[in-house]
Amino acid sequence: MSDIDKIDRKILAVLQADGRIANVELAEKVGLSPTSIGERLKRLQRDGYIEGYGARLNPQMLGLGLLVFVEVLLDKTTPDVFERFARAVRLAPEVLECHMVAGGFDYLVKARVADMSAYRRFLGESLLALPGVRESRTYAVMEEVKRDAPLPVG
Amino acid sequence: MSDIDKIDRKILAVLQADGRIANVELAEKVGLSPTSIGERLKRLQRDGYIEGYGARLNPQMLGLGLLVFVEVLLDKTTPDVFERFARAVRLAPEVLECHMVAGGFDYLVKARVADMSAYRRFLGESLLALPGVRESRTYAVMEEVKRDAPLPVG
DNA sequence: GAATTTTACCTTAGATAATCCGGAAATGAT
DNA sequence: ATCATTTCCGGATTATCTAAGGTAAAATTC
Repeated sequence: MSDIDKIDRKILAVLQADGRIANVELAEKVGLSPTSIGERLKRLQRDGYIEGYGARLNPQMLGLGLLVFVEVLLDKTTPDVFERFARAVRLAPEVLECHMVAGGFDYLVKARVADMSAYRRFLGESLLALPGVRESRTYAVMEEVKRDAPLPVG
Repeated sequence: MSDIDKIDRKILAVLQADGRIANVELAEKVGLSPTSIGERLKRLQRDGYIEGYGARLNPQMLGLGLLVFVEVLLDKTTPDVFERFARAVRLAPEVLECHMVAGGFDYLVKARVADMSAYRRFLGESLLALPGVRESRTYAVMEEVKRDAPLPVG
């Protein structure tokens, strides 16, 4: 599975916490020269361990104060519904995540909007407007207990 | 609410897509000098729009091939259950997100584990072992249609 | 088991980028 | 219109990245 050693894991852990850290500083933290770090970084990126880097923004500050999860059931008699639903969801900017799940429903959608009225609009005009959507259950988040934790690499 | 202008939004959009971009390159993209970009960045960070930077890792490559969502119901007769549950969840490395929701259940947990047997262990030893957990429903993800989309800043 | 290749690492030096400072231009308020 | 504030830029300094060359250890081959 993984041919990465302890140093690689340390690098990944540090980079998850601070993706913009300078190479020299990262080198100090893991006890290697900046050059070696650079080579390891390039390898980790080439082999697909690191997919990219991103800024973590504060949703509240950007007027996206409401986080919602929506369970969606599709009408499986219509053909193409899954593909069409997936395509539409990828285009909707409010949708941060969408997963096809095994269990009582078909898709679990995670979306961020400004407030409840914005959500009503999104639900009616984006989600339920799609053909083949048979049922939906909305769960509004009251408190985010844990948000976007780093992957355990240790 | 937001006193950030179009240039700030552009900066945030670019940084979400590539958090490790060089300042000079970012400056070219938004049509400003690197010095000004630096000042804006510092302000965006100080005011809390940018909470940090992180590397995006590939869960599969790290042996975390299974993504699950768990709906958890708590026994509200026991005191402190919410606080204790929240504390435990924050400490569990498998749990990437946990939200208290309004609706048919109390908490929605998002977790990544190696496989089903690892999940069984996590569910039994970490989640259900907590006092006050009355019921849980697990939904295993079969396909990740949309993953970690950037926040709409436009 | 010895020779060879490969790999990982370090140091150095030259290129590149970030930061600090002073001043100019734009913006806004009185 | 004037003053104050903010935003921006250019140049100098400092820090960082990157590429080249060299060494040692490990893996591979014979």
